[in-house]
Amino acid sequence: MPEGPSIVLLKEATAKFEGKKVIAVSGNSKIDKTQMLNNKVIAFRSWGKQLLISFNGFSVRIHLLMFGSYRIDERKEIPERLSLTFKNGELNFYTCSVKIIEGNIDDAYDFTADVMNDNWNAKAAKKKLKLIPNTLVCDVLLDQQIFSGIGNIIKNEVLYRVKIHPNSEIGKIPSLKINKLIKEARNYSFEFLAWKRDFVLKKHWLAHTKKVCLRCNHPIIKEYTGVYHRRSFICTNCT
DNA sequence: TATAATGTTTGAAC
DNA sequence: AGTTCAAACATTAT
Repeated sequence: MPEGPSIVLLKEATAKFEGKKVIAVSGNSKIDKTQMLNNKVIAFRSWGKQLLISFNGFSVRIHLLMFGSYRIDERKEIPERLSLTFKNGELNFYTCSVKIIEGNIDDAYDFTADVMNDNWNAKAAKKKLKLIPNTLVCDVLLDQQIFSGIGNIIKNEVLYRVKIHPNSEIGKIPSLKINKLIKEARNYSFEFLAWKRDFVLKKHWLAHTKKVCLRCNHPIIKEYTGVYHRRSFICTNCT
């Protein structure tokens, strides 16, 4: 369940552990877990689809990939990949990627590339697009260095809303439409967040998994597009 | 029950 | 040597 907005919700859920000391660590992750023990979490942050747990001098990066999950103050049947116990509860992660990032997190990550971040920089995104005119828009939206946090659902919903075909080359899209695309990438991500928070995300999908266009009633076709071969949902009439 | 899906990394192949 | 590609990982709903 992990596109950027879902990780924002995860970050919010961990807030009660901020500033708290880890009093036990376990899990089948191969990283060195001892360095977390008896250390305080300085902050939980999100960057795109990643949760960053910052300690003094290093951070733990959690990536849920396609199937990862988490539980707070409860456990699943399957073994924990990483489990952190605090005085006021526990934080458990399953089937995820766990890595240690040494040093200051601000040196390792550009938070202006995260569509969910307060410091999101639309102009910087546009600059990056100028450098890759031959790339398809469907691939560009999934590029985490440009639109960190956007996944396949957001990609499809954004393209449908701004009426751009996923196979359009970036360099062939008019500048004003590119602006609209970049704006909607962030705007829709926040709508996604609000709907996800209220457990009503799916019913607001206009294109993703849909078979008929709500705008013009023509069929929506499914096509695997771009270098990632991810499914796209395209209205055959009004794009 | 077999399949496909909100994702990324790795290393082989070209 | 740089790019491209498929495989690997792993869970769950349909």
